[in-house]
Amino acid sequence: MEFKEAKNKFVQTWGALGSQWGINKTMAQIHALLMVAHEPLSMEDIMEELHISRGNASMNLRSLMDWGIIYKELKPGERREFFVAEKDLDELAVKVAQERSRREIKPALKVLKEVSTANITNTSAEAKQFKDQTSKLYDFVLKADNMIEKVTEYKDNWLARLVMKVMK
Amino acid sequence: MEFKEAKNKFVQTWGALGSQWGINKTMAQIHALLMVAHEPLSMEDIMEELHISRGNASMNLRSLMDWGIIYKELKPGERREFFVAEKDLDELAVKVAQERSRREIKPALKVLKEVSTANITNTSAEAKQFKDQTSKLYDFVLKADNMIEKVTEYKDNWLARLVMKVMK
DNA sequence: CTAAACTTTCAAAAATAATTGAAAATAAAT
DNA sequence: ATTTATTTTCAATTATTTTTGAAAGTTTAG
Repeated sequence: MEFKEAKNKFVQTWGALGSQWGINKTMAQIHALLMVAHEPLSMEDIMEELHISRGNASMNLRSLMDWGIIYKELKPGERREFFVAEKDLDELAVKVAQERSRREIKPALKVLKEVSTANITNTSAEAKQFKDQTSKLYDFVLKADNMIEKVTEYKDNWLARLVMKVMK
Repeated sequence: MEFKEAKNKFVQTWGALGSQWGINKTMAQIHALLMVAHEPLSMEDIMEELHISRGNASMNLRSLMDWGIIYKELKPGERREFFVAEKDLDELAVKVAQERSRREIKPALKVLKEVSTANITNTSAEAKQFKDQTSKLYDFVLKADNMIEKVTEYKDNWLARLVMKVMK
């Protein structure tokens, strides 16, 4: 397999994976490209390599920066902006976990708390089961979210440490 | 908040969450509905409660069964089929983790192995960095996937156990 | 200050994914 | 064997998401 072919396969696969996890394909592809790049890429570079429009590149680069998993890099004497990806995988996983917690899990927890503690007058078995199950769900998700917080505090090498603990 | 309102809020929220994680909205909503139902629901019940078509209900019920997180239940003397959700949250999480591993992580690992070990003639710094980073990614994802396998073997109360380990 | 280089925005278009509904299939009852 | 109840399939439609591209916005240089 030639380099270009391998790189393309990697970028495509990463993009498809992203889609399945609710991340738009182009965003995941740009991320893939930057992860394996050995030097900062300009927007122009990215547009060219992925055959995408300027607007698309701009918007997805911003999203990736909002996730905190790519950075702008300014080259002295250069007018345009360059981008690099966080290449440390522990750090990447921590960032993704923290963002998903903040954007999705925390708001879901809020709703779960609301509905599970709502003062429901209805005394049917159905209403009882609802309260019971949503309470359990709240506890479960809260526990999982706390674990994410705890685990991602380590920053360095958290996965390896966790594997150790689990294996022993 | 009244029961119907609370239930609706829960179902809607679960559906939106599903979307963000790459699961179609209706599928997540059906799952939510069955999770808090105190008795098995027929397809008719589900169609009515969610205002969806028969075809949509049928297809998404099948998907949920393929994931192994809802079951068919036959009532004696009843012609039509009823459905119940796995209500044990540990079991639910294990099933979801195992399916995602099987469907998405394992195939991704295969590609990562391929591209990271490809016999690339190109000796540029770029090609070198590509091999290096994809190898690291392969190791990382493999480790994470192994952890999922290990953790989900417990079946019972795996999250609580993991939390214990992490906290201590 | 003005032009040139570059980036962002956003309405419209295109692509993708989800949903419908009716016909076909299946299974049970008479 | 035929009718009736129920589920599945899938082509067509509808809804949602993504992408484009040109105009507006910014920033640096001269």
